[in-house]
Amino acid sequence: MPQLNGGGGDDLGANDEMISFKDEGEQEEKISENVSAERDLDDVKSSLVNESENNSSSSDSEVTERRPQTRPDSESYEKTRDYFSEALRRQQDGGFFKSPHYPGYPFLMIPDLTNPYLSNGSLSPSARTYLQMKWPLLDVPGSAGLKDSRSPTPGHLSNKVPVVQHAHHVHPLTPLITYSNEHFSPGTPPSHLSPEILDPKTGIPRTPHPSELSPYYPLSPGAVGSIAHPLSWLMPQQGQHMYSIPPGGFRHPYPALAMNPSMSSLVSSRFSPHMVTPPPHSLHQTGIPHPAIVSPAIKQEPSGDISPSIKSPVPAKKEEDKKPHIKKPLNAFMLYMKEMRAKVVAECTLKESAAINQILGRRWHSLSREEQAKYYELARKERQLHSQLYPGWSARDNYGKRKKRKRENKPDSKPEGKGKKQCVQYLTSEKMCDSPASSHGSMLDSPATPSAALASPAAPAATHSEQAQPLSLTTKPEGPSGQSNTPILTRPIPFTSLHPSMLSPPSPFHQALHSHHALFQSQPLSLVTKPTE
DNA sequence: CCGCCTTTGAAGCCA
DNA sequence: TGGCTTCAAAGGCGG
Repeated sequence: MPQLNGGGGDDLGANDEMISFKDEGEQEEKISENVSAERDLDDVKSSLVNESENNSSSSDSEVTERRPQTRPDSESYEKTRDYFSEALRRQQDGGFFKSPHYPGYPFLMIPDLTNPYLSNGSLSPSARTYLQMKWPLLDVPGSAGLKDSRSPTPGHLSNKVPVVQHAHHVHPLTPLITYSNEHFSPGTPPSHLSPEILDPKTGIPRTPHPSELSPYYPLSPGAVGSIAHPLSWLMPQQGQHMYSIPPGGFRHPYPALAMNPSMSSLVSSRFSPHMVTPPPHSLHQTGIPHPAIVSPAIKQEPSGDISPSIKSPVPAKKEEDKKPHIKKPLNAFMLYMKEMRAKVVAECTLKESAAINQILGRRWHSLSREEQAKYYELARKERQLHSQLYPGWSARDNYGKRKKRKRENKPDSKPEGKGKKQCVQYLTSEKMCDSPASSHGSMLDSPATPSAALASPAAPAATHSEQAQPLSLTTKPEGPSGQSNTPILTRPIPFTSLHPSMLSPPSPFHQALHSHHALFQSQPLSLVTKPTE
């Protein structure tokens, strides 16, 4: 095991890690989490909405704050915020997220939970547990207080967010624990899995919508400890059941750590039924076929299944039979995307991933380093977990699995311009907006991942940005305004320095998330993405 | 129906 | 060691 420090606490090196974010000095970005959160949203919105305008003015104002001045629902907006704040506060007080976000990462390895990484398991995690993540607090048996907080939120959300809630919400953080191994002996799913309902869309059985059940999984510290808390795992959203950890199930090398809220959230989202090795027949206890088995996601990689027999509708290829397709661990940005996608979608009516991803990319850059650091950290942990679970696995294994070749010429070459063209289309204006984000500069420099600090090079992102952002983003360099003083590569700062605050539990991070959430909900943007040149 | 589009990051491969 | 390629998620769209 590469890096598990024995100390469960901060193991994973959180301490030693360094994050290379732009620069410490940049306050602009960090302003305050709240602000940033708002800013983010606003950014996006504004960008989406008034792209045209902002180009000129945006440069400076953005940094500080660009918010739409007039918002129709400003009131609601405010309320929402208050709501969240209040809720958060309570939660915090309640000790909800007391543990650091990455408390040691208890690597909870749940033996049989479906592994997100397995192709079969491909249910989109996101779909499953988003809510949970969002309101992890709620529902906690242990803390009554929490519930209070929760109620407002969800309801709140519900008002405005029409769409979303279901599928896409997955808390990004969740991913970690999900790795499961086929190797692990399958545990039996907890008996208490909640009754399932058929998903309207998919028809796949799913547990009642969070709202119906208690979407929130138990996070209370104490409760958390009980890994088994059924609910936590159960949140399947789209037909995915979350199995609770089988009693005997834990077998991984690491001692099972107590689950803390954050963990639980992590776990929940990624636990997909698949991971849990479904009973031989792949039926849920209820007897309903495991959704995961059918999951659409599979389309990408039809081949491997953990247990071919069970799930794959299509007989697994013989070749792959043995080897389930193990997916790559998600990187920080992917984790972020998973979480935020739903929000963005809710906000704007956009559904196209390409467009949404552009927005997300922008937002990613505008995240404060703390926020990004969290994702980097999570990603790092995921990788670790992944490596532990699949020691022999290599990214190379997946090479060639996808048929698609993708455009060879990425950025520049843009052969006939097709590639770029699209970019433009999706976010024409946004691009403009984008720059702001970059101007925030936050991560342009691309923070090396925290871990990166450890190992990585400084700026992977840099490369990307260059290549990948045809659009406009010339951003990296920063700002026209020059505000971004931040040199492109800033020296990495010790992760530790970030640590305290970043990781702190209730923290900003969560707040930010919540607030974002609230915002989005309150203001749906309808963005017109395709400008149509 | 499959692959592309889009994003960032990680990892692999090749020179 | 650096640059390029592939894959990870995701959902609409086009061929």
